This record gives sequence, C-alpha cells and structure tokens, in this order.
Amino acid sequence: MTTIKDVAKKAQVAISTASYALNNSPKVSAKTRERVLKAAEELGYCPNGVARNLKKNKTETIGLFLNDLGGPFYSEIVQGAQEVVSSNGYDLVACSTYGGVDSTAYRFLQEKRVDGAILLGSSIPDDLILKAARQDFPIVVLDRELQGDYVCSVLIDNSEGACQAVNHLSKLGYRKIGYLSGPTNSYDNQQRFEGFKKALQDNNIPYISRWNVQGKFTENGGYHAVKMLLAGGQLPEAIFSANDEMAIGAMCALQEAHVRIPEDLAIVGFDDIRLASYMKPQLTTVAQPKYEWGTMATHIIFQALEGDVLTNIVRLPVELVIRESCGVNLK
Amino acid sequence: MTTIKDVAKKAQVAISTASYALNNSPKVSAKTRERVLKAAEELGYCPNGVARNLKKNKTETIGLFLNDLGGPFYSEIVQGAQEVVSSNGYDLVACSTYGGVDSTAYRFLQEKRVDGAILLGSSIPDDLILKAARQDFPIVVLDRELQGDYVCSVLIDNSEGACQAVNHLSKLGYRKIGYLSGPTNSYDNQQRFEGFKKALQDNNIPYISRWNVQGKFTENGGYHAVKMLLAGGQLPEAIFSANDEMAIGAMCALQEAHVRIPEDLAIVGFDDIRLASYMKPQLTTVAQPKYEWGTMATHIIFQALEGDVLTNIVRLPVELVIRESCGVNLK
DNA sequence: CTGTTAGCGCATTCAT
DNA sequence: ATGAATGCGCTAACAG
Repeated sequence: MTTIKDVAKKAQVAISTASYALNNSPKVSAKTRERVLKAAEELGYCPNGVARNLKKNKTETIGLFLNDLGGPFYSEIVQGAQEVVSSNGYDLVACSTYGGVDSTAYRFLQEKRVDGAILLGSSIPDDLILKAARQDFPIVVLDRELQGDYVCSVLIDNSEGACQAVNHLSKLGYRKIGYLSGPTNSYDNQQRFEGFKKALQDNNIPYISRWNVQGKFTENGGYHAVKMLLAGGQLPEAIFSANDEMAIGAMCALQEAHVRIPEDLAIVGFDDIRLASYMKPQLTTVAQPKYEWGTMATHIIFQALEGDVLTNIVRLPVELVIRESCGVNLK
Repeated sequence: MTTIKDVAKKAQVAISTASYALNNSPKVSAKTRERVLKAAEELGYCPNGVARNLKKNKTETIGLFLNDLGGPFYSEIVQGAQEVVSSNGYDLVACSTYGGVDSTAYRFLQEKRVDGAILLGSSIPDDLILKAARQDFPIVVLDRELQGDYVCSVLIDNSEGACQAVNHLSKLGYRKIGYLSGPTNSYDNQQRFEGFKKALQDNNIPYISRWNVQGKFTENGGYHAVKMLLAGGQLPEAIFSANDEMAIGAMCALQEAHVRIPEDLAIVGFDDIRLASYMKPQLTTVAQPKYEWGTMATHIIFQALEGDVLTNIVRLPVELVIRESCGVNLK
C-alpha cells in the first residue's frame, strides 16, 4: 500500500506539503503541486479512506439497514435513498440486520462506521437506537414509532390504507369481509388491523372473528391460512389481506378450490408489489409510496446532520390501486 | 463520544490496560478488568470501529457492488453472499456502482474501506479492478472474464443455457426460431447469442437475421422489439429471449396481437426471475444458480484472504426449467 | 500484572 | 511557500 509518505518522499517534500498539494490547497506553489501530483500518479497513490475517516471523524456514508437485504419489497426504498445520498456526495451502504447482536447493523450502529442510519424492521431494539442516536449520528426508523432526540419515524398510513380498502369493498356491496392477518405482534399488521376494524364500524359491518385467519406475511402463509378458511366452510364474500404476498397465496388456494375471484370472493391486498399487477385477476391493493419513503428518510438524515431539529413523526399517504380482484376495473 | 481514554481515566488505569481489559486479554487481573468493564458500562463506551480498522489495517467487511442496488434479480445473490460472510464473522455491505468515478464502488475499491469486493456489472473498468486487487484485497467479478492476480471470475454458463433452450425448442419440433436480443455490447447477451447460434447449427436450423430483434433487457424493451417483429409480418414459430424481463414484455405484445402462446408461438426466457412462474402461460426459462453464485463468490474471497492461490475462472451450471410457454408441461 | 511508548495514514496548526 | 510536530482512537511491543 502506498501512502502519502511515499509520495512526499518521491516528490522530495514534507508530508504536509504533499497533503496540501493533493487537496488542492492554495498554500502550495504550482510547480511543487505538479511534482507531487506526478509522484502520486506514478506510485498509483490513493488516500486511505479509513485513515481520513478517523481524522475527520466522519465517514460520509449513510447506512440503510434491512431485515432481508435484497428482498424484492425494499428495492424502491433503496433506490430512493440512493438517489438522495448520492446527490449529497455521500455513499450509501445497505446492510443486513440479521443476526441479533452479531449483526452488521449492531456493529455499524455502535462503532460509528456510518454517519447516519435508516432502519427498517424490528430486529434492533428501541433502547439501542435511542442510545446510539446523536447530533452527528441521526437515525430514521421506517416502520415503527419512536420518540427521541435525533431519532425520527417515517411511517406510512397503514390504518388509513386499510380503511380505504374496506371502504372500497363496502362500496361494491360486500358485507361479509374477512381479514387475512400477518403476525399479530407486527407493527404493520396491528395498524392495518386497526384500520380494518375502524372501517367496518364506519360502514356498519359486523366483525366476524371466524374470518380472521393468520399467516406470516408470506405467500405460503396466506395459502395455508385460506386453506383453513376453506376447510371451515362458510366463506366471507371478500377478504382484506394485510399484505400482497399473502393475498397471492390466498388466490392460489382459492383457485385450487375453484372459488372464482372476484365472482365468488373478492380480495384486496396491501403493498402493491410488482407481482400484484401480473396476477390473474390483477390484484387490487393499497400502494405505498416506497420510493418517497426512501427519499424522505434520507432527506431527514441530511437535515439532522446539518443541525436542523426534526419533527419526530412523518406520515406518508397511501393510495388504493383498483384493479380486477374486487370485481371492478375502472381502467 | 466517549473514548477508551475516558474509560481508562474513570477506572484509574492506563489506556493500554483498559484496551487489554476490554479485549479480554489474559494479561490483566480479574479485578482490574472488572473495574474497567464497569467504567465502560457506566460511560456507555463502545469502541470506535474506524480507529480499530485503521490500526489493524482491516475492516472485516466485504463489499458487494451492484449496478442497481435493490434490483429484484440480485436478491438471491445477496442472500448467498450474506450467508457466507456472516458465517466468517465478517460484515457485508451492498453498494451501488452507479455514478462512474463518483460512485460508491469507485471510492470503496480504492480507499480500502472493505477487505474484499464482489462485483457485478460492467461499470467499473477492467484496469481499475486489476490495479485495486491485492493479496489482502481480493476481487471477484461475476459477469465478465478477467484474468489477474487476486482477481477471479465466477461465471454462469450462458452459452450452454442458450443451447439447452434451443435444443428444447428443436426437440419440440420448432424450426423457425427468433432471437430476442439484449444490448449487443453486453457480455451476457454475447454469450447467450453465441450459444443460440451454436445450437441452431447443431440442430441444422437456419439462422434468420430478420428474426433477431433487440431490446434493452427490460420488459418494455422486449415489448417494443416484438411489436416491431409483429409489424414486419412473417413471425417465427418460437422465440428465445436473452432474458426473462424481455420475454415477459414480448408475451404482453403477443397477447395484445392475439398471438397465442404457445399454440401460435413458443417462447423461452433466461434467468428464471420470480415472475416467470406467475405468467400465464408460465414461462419456460433457463435458471441460474443465483444463490450459489453469491456463496461461491464469497467463499473465493475468503480463500484468497487466507492466502490460497485461486483459479481464475469458475463456471457455474445452469438448468432449463420447463413450464408452459413452449407447449409442454412435464409436471 | 500494569504502564509507557510508538505508530496505523492522514490533516492541520504553528513555526520557519 | 514549506516543514516539523501533533493528534484522531485504538492496539501492541516492550519495559517495569
């Protein structure tokens, strides 16, 4: 590894002079700079990022921490974050939160290897986040509410989304509506369930607990949950699924049982993943502004880095995307 | 930020003693360690990762650099890499190669902010890779051939995959076969095209250049390319698409034109993305071992880090997944 | 067993 | 304009 010392020696100047020359400081004469640059070039010198990070006490890097690095759902969030981070001249690194205390997320959060963090998922406990966040290390969490200095929650309006879905169903005349639930301890699921129940009330529709079946937010989970429902007999007329993955699994189970969608049973999902519009029938669902989620979170990070005080909770709107799975296609 | 110095002061010991105690060195008495640990606890101390990285001259982090961070295709590669990196006690960071010389990839590669790199995509020029790679900084490239010390290519057998696809078509009796091409300067496309032509020869099928249409490896690109083909009249009986995205776009264009798949025209793709099995009809395609791609690349990185000399090129097998879009469903 | 000391590579202040 | 010296936070060789 060639260091600045080597460059200085080769150019016959002091280390500091070499540093100035390399950093385009006006404190060095043109010809000296020339000599230094040439030496650096010849030696293939490039500064050691770690050393500079230590010296300047910042890494100019923002960390994005996800449960499931590479999961299809996160794609747009990452892109949104990437966009904003790049335009601020910083770097973005995406890391996994998998592995508890041994996870990359844990280490990076504590060891100051990034200048700010965006966190999605619940695997990092609240107290750690609150402890790690500081003026020069702001943290934005994406899927839970958390109050603290230098900590901000950017949420999407889960409850409102569920309402819109149910209202849509109600408007189409469905009165027997089931809920395909995610894990009950999940924040998203709780919010969506709340919205679901509220909308039922608003529309004077009774809540039938028998039609509440649960999966793990996976296609497979939705599939088996609906299998159970089918085995129980006495189906609802419509199902609101707490996410699209499960809705897709549900559709498979339904189709296998020769239950027609939407004629026999309507279904609406949540997330608007890419697959939703490729299903037959196309899945009506609640879309989240995923890209904006990423950009918003990142903007907030940079605001905080610049010393602005930040509002603790930002809520992003959702939008019902009406396709075919509820029996109406407004296209 | 509380440093080791603060801890030492509070525990009334020298800095080095504190360091030893914190690192569980046996060179320190139990009660001293106790005192230090207690002080650290009370101060909420945690070591500065950047400083340690500098001192030890390693980051225990592997970088995975992708064109399109978060693209759905890469998901499994990332998971494979994550698995192996974690089990070696290292961290994985995924970064974008977007932005040319200002990209995160460029900086991380040169500034020694990771201990090894896995590179997918062509945005980093060969010479930079060859220059950056060193004994303690091995690089694995995933989609191009590159010879050099401490550089290894892990490829999938594009050509063989294309052959299998065409052989399958041929076996089913198709003799008029078109090629839906990606960008002609893309390595993947070149290899696949080569395999395509070779298979035609092997099966004594003429290559008709009129049936070679080109897109940009995107759904939209496939859609428009096939629109052109349709406008030209005189369709082939089957199409081999250089990737699934384009095949899906092609299917849309075909369906709009009331060309039935596979009755009027068979189609086979490449990649086996998730959507492939959800299409109607389900897309027959060439599957790559994506997860293994990630694990293999990462294994090689760690081998190199341990000083093993590495074979320069590793080629992974592909597999034809027969579904419905060519007229046969062997399920 | 504990403290002193010397860097890792770089940026920067203060003399010259 | 240039060079010598200092320190970022941590580790490790050496001395006591």
